[in-house]
Amino acid sequence: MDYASFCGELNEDIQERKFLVLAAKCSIEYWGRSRSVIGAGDRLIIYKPDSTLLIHSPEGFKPTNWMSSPTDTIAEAGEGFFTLHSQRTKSPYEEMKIRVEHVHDYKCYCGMRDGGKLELTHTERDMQDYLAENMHLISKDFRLKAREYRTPLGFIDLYGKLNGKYCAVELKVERAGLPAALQIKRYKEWLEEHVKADAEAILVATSITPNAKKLLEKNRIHFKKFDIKTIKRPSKRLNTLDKWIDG
Amino acid sequence: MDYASFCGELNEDIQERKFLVLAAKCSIEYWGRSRSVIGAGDRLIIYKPDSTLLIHSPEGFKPTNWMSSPTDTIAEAGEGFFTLHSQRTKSPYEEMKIRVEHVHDYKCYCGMRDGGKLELTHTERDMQDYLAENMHLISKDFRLKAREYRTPLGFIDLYGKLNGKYCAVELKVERAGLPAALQIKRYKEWLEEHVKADAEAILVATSITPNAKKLLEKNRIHFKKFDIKTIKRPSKRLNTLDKWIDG
DNA sequence: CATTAAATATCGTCC
DNA sequence: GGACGATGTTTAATG
Repeated sequence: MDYASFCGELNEDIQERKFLVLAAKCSIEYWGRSRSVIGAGDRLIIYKPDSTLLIHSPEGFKPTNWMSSPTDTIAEAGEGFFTLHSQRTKSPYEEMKIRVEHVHDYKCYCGMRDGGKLELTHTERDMQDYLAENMHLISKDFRLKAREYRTPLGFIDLYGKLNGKYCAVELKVERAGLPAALQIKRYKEWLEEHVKADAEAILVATSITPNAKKLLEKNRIHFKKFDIKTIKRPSKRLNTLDKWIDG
Repeated sequence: MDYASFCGELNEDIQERKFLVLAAKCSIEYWGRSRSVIGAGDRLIIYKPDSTLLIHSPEGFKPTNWMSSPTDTIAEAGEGFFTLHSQRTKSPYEEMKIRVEHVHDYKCYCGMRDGGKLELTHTERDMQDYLAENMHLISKDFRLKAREYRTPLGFIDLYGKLNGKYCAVELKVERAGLPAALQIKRYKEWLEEHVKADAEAILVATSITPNAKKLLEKNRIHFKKFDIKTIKRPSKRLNTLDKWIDG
């Protein structure tokens, strides 16, 4: 098969910033931050109007390969095949070649517009907003002095006084592991060095791994279980679409 | 428009594990590890044979919303619209409702098979493999004793002796930041506590951020610039597809 | 622009 | 199955 005219059509559609979907048997080679190769297989090649390129196999969440916008992408006809050659036009430099052996189907969508804006809640920020107003849920005696208090080691999520001592509170929206435990430990040590006195520290999370718990106990850091997902109305309002979801 | 028969077709295609692509104007609501809502917009809805569900807007690498396999996904007709309702059948429980107001196009691919296996190189593992055999590139006097040496704080990538002292080597395939610097610092401190003597430590990375460099200097930790991407043949062989890429 | 932290992160691997 | 680290992470916020 001669792909010359097909490549011409493809390149026009790319130029016109259309949304392209190509179901094809292809092989892919990638150079850039790392390198990869994958042999022939049936995949969905998606090219977005912003020049993002995604290749999805029939399984899994992650694309087998991809190129992030901005890219220069062109189709080049070969004999019995054609290649899609994509290069990133910003740092870091990356490059991909897709060898298409057979086109199962080609679709091109013009004028697709997404005016929607994703509203996301029950995130760490929401947890911070909520607890800043409801610290009694963590400790009755805690008095908030600052949020995202800056230290040379990073930002202390919630900072204040507890039982006359300075206190750092670290929040995790999910299960706290060793990294979180080490972070709050560093904050406690920094506070103690900074104010030349004992300090308090609290790690707040949905749950905690055994290793992290051990480290907390060894360093006399409190752990408080808290799950923002159990709170009906986080501080940020979600513009729910209940009006149309089933009723 | 009446979507009853369309939903019937959709549900059949879903049942038959086909690869579905739906270009549509839709709104989406998600509950699960977090919550999100997005109003109407033109998006590409992709349903994979393994029940993965992806919704891509015309911009960006990341799907606006998604559901990871395994899911139960069904179409339900409404009046002038239909919904795609997807629920994750494994922990963590998640749920999504897509309200489709208008179908620009529907495509369904049957029998797509991807037998290819992605071969990835020039990754941190390759860097470790290569340097384990070529540590003279980092330091002539280093003598390797173990790889991925386990400590309570994590794994030391390369562990050995340097100038009569124990030495930890931390590898980063990209630019090293504060987290990497803190990690190697912890390893050095752990080694010194463990062997009750001075220890050495080396951070090996493509480059380093100023803050990280300061921390290293303050703690007498060496930094060595090394980029695995400049090495032609990493220890793992890449089955390049040069045979078909341009020549 | 560089840096830093969060993510509905995902994915493999090892215990 | 839980825990832990790496990722071609991407993305957003911030100095």
